[in-house]
Amino acid sequence: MPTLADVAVLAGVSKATASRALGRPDLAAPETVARVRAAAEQLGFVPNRAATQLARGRTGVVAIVVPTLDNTFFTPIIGGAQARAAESGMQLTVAVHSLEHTSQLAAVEQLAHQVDGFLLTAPRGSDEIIRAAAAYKPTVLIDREIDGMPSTVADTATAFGALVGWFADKGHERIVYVGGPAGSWQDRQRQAAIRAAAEEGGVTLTMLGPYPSTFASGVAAADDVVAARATAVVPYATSIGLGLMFALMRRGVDDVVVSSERMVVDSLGLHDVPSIDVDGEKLGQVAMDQLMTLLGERKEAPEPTRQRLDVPLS
Amino acid sequence: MPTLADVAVLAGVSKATASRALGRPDLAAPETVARVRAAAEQLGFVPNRAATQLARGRTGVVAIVVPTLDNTFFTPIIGGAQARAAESGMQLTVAVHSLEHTSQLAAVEQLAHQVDGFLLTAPRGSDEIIRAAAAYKPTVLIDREIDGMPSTVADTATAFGALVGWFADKGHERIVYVGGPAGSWQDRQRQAAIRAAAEEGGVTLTMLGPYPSTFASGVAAADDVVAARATAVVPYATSIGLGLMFALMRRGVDDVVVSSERMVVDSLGLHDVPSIDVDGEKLGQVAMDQLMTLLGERKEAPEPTRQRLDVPLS
DNA sequence: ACCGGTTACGGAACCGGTTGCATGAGCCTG
DNA sequence: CAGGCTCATGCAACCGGTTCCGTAACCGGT
Repeated sequence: MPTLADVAVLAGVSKATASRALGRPDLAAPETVARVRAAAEQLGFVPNRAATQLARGRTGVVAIVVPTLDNTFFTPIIGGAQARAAESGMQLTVAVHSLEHTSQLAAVEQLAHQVDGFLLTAPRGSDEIIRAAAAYKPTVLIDREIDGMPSTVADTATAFGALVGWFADKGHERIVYVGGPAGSWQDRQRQAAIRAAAEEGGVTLTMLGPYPSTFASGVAAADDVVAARATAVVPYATSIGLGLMFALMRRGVDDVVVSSERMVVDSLGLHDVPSIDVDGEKLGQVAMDQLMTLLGERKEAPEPTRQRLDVPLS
Repeated sequence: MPTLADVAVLAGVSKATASRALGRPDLAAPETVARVRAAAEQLGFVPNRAATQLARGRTGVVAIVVPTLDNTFFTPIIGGAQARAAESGMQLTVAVHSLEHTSQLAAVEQLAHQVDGFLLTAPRGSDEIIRAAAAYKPTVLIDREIDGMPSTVADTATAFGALVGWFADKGHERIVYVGGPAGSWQDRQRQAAIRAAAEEGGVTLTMLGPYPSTFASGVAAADDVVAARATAVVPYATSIGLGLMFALMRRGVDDVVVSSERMVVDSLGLHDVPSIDVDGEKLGQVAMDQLMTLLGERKEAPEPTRQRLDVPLS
């Protein structure tokens, strides 16, 4: 494993110069930079991460905290964040915490000393816990907003409202919303948007739930959907909708429209079924970009920015 | 941020002694150990990871390389591995690579200098590429076996064979296997096991595919399943099976049994539908254990061990 | 020709732990 | 009671970069 010292010797300069030539080329003579680079190339030099971290006082690692990996909502987010992190030469570590509050804080505390910042997805949990966790290092919230904290959210509430409006326009009179997990921030936003849209559209709204975001939840909700004599359903998550469609079909009900995702709608060849598509990857990317800005500038009081991503309805 | 030096001063000992008291208590006097620990506790001392890494020449990080995060097969594996890594005070970084060979090797190369070892899930790719990647650092293969390399696999092939046997016993005469992605190692194993079981059970077997592991694949395969006049189907993945069940139900076919997972079977309240359940979490745990052994012992020629996890049929 | 100002570079301290080696105290054995 | 041994501990080097500071060369201007 060649070290910087080796490179320096080969290039005929000191460690200091070699370091500058590689890391801050503007501080060295162009000719020297070229020579050092050539030497590094020739030796296959790769800077030792630990040494760099130690010297600079930064770890070059950011963590993304997610409640679970089993939910396909989070995985694209991780993917997007990972891609952006890699572009900046940063590593991303994934920390999974159960949904218990204490565990979430514990996860953050344990990692706090080993990372430069956090991407925090905290669908539930109280604001206080999240603030406490974020006090350790620069943190960007994902898919949730809290006063004074930078965040990146998919504006699904608006999309859900539009969805209800769409159904109303199509003449549906009884609509059901199958709600998400208890305490979910997004669920609260969506409920509010849906209620408003239902009122405006003059449709009868039935709220079900709370339900966890699983296929089984959809199956379980089928009875209530039928009982409500609804003709259109807006499920909190794709998995719920899938289970619901499945259960309805199984009992021969075929006149209820369940909104879903583009991909599902297409692969099933459904007609007149609206879909909502959250671009999870982009969510992760944007959040990571925010964090990078935070880390790069290191303002004492970084302006908390709120990013809202449009969620297309189709 | 308190450092080891601070702890040492407070405990009235030297840095060296403090380090030993904390890291290798057997080398210090019990009374000293107690005093140092108390001091560390009081100061809230957390060792600087970078410094430790630099001094020891190890990074304390292992990477798990997966092709994608969108597939729910991989995520529990990551969870299991992460849990085990954390227990040993190691960090886990997740690297996503597309399925192209070059990209896989590139991902490993880039990370090689920053981690102590690899957990490699390489469902496709050639043996050579994988060997080349594994040459960089100790590596444990997941869900695939290659001569001379340590690996942890779920023995689904055996389970799939048993499944076909089960169907044969139940009197099914025409069975369809909906195959997985092209080039998949597991798919090859399963095909072989299924063929053998079909022959032994005297049933007619139709092999479909290759198909990617998606809901849409299942929907797409429905026509061929019907055409084969099969009464039982064994899909490569749960998602494929779900899509297939959906499509079949939609066209009113209700006399075809599609094997699935326990959870799906239960939530749908199906009867006489067999299921296969891979414990992904355990897969990740066992693989990580193997890697830890490899890293801990550092034998020059570590015995390549092959772990096969039983996959229950129910 | 002299001077203030820039530019390029080397020396050395430093980040925060770990560990080989030396020292000295205390104990056992003969 | 001396010699040898073990045990606990401190000193200092070291891991591999980064960066402050000092110096020497070189610039143009007066």
